[in-house]
Amino acid sequence: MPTAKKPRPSIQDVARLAGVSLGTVSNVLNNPDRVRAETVLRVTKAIEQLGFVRNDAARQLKAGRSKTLGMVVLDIANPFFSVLARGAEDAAAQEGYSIILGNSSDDLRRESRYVSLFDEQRVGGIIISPVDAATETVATLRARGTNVVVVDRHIDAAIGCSISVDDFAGGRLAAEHLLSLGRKKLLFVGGPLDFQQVADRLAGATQAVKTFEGTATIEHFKTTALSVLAGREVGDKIAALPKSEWPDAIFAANDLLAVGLLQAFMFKSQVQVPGDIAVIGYDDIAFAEAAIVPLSSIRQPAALLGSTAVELLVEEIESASSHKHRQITYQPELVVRASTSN
Amino acid sequence: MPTAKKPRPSIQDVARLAGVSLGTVSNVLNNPDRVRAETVLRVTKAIEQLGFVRNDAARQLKAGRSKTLGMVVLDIANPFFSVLARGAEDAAAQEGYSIILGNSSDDLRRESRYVSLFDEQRVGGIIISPVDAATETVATLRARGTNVVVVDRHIDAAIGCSISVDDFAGGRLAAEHLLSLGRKKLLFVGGPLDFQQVADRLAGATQAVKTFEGTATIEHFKTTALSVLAGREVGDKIAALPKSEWPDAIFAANDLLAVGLLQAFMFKSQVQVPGDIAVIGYDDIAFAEAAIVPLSSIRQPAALLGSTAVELLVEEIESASSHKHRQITYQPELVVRASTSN
DNA sequence: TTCTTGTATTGAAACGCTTCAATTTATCGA
DNA sequence: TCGATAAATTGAAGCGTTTCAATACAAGAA
Repeated sequence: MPTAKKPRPSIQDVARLAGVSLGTVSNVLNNPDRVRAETVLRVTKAIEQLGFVRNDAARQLKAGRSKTLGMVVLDIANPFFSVLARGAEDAAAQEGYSIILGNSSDDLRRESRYVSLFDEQRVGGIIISPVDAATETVATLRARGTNVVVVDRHIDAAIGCSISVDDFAGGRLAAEHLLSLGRKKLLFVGGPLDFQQVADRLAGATQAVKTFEGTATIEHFKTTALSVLAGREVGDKIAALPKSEWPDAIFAANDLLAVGLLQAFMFKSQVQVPGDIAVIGYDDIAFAEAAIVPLSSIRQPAALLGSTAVELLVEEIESASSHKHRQITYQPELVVRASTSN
Repeated sequence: MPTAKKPRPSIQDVARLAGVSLGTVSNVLNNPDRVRAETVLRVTKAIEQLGFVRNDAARQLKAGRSKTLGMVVLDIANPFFSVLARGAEDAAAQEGYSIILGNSSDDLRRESRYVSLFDEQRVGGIIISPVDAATETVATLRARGTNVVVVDRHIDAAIGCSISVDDFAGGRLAAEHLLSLGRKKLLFVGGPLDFQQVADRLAGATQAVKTFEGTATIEHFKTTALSVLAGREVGDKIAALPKSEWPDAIFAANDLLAVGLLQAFMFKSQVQVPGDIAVIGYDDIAFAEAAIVPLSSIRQPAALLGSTAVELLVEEIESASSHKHRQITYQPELVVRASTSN
């Protein structure tokens, strides 16, 4: 159990030292224009002398509002999400808000925990990059009066705001690009399919293959994670197959998987990329370009996703009566590099 | 200005609906063993029915403690820090705490802002990966009664706890490795030197060169940031020099710089790595191995830094009277890959 | 039935701050 | 100097919850 600490100076201590009322100290903190300069000085000196830091719990309890936004991301170690968080934070600072981050690590329990923590803290609003379908979470939060925006996943605009990228189009783009190289035997690497993003990317790629005027196939190699390690494992398995069974192109559900595949192929086996197998990832994280084989990728505008989420959330907070929920979808972009060149 | 929202149900509403006192609802939330099962059920139903979420500001104001820890990192988009944050978070969860993250983006003002925000929120404690010398910040926080641990930088144990890696040793290791390859014309790329980590890495490398039994030199190319972009810019400048002026080895202050250098050399010029110039980075981020030339690096145990910081902080919080400040320093490790092979 | 003891519940007080109507002070014009 | 007005300050009330001493209730023993 935490041991007792000496009590911190309160606004009352400041008032006493400065010889003014509680209300005047509060005015110095919140409405200094209403206070004579001489009084401001006196109070400010008392604050410094005492090392007073106001208690936000008390402020918030009385004032009933917060300039802090909570954000829950799936995996802070994935550059896609850290760039997204950076974008959000810069936009929040512009609007006079601060973002505090929680990391769910793809774990529904942790996500739930952060969502509850932020709700108890009565943050101004919550931005969620959800582990799974967020419909129920969002509906519950909104019913409770909590502002919420979903990012990197679309939900019905009747329920709440969301910002995402058209992953179906992204998957199609990736597959079309591979087909345009003359590749016929495509493999999609990614999972779990509970992740709507993954399912959409696969669906888009599958459609491209189906509508391709020529013969081509696409298989699916499921993974339990979207990590470098998972990619490496898949790469090892593929490399261990007879060459005649290799795919001639791999569409990885994200860049981390693709990087892992590259590692397995280039370091531990004789698979040539793109000679034997072309590889394309998804996200276009900062390190895709500097990969051992510069990685082609489908670019998602991560920073823009983050900043747009903040803009929508702030609008919802500050203009609740006129705010209309929106589902914003950005288009992904093909970025071609060595891993899929001919 | 935020518009008024319908008031959220309070503990009083729950009490009224369940036909019990405020104190009983509080007991159901906090000490359910003190309440008859039948009463617990009644109250729990009322809570669900009303969608009650207690107000943490009120709880904290009265109870005076928090199970939340604040953490301020330098750059969430740098995998070193995101792995460090992940390590911290896992350790915190083990101890029954939650970590909320703030990102200073190498900006003193932002750091200060998050520190103040967390202090106002009366978090249990603050972990800081500081922008610059944290001595004053830590002393101020501790004088105010705020628990604090510094990570990735050492401060005097008389002031507070810190966890870091011996960057001087790391710098020496890197330079010794380069010298052992027969490289004679070393270049250190990194800055600003306000960053003690950078200064220590340079100092260690400089010492290795000085004590080398043979002729070798080390120059310093200052950068204003530790980013891929900054590394690219330096790489371009070096590549534009006459070949006779190229260094034969580069020690980059971190892996992001090294990745940028690799990009400039391999994509845009004729510099061969390691043939013309060997390149070693620092941090051993997850992508170092998958870089276009697998990058040698000095490994810092990022996750361990994070988890140790939490352990020290929790100890300081929960055992304040017996807690002794410590300065824990981990030893870095050389990881050799293709970028410095012979 | 009464008394004792253990269990369950109650409700007043207070955490630290903001807010705003009431009061005080200062300034200006007649 | 007096009256009116504007500026500055005051201080009571209350935000939502926890805490714990007081009270009520239940069960068992004499």
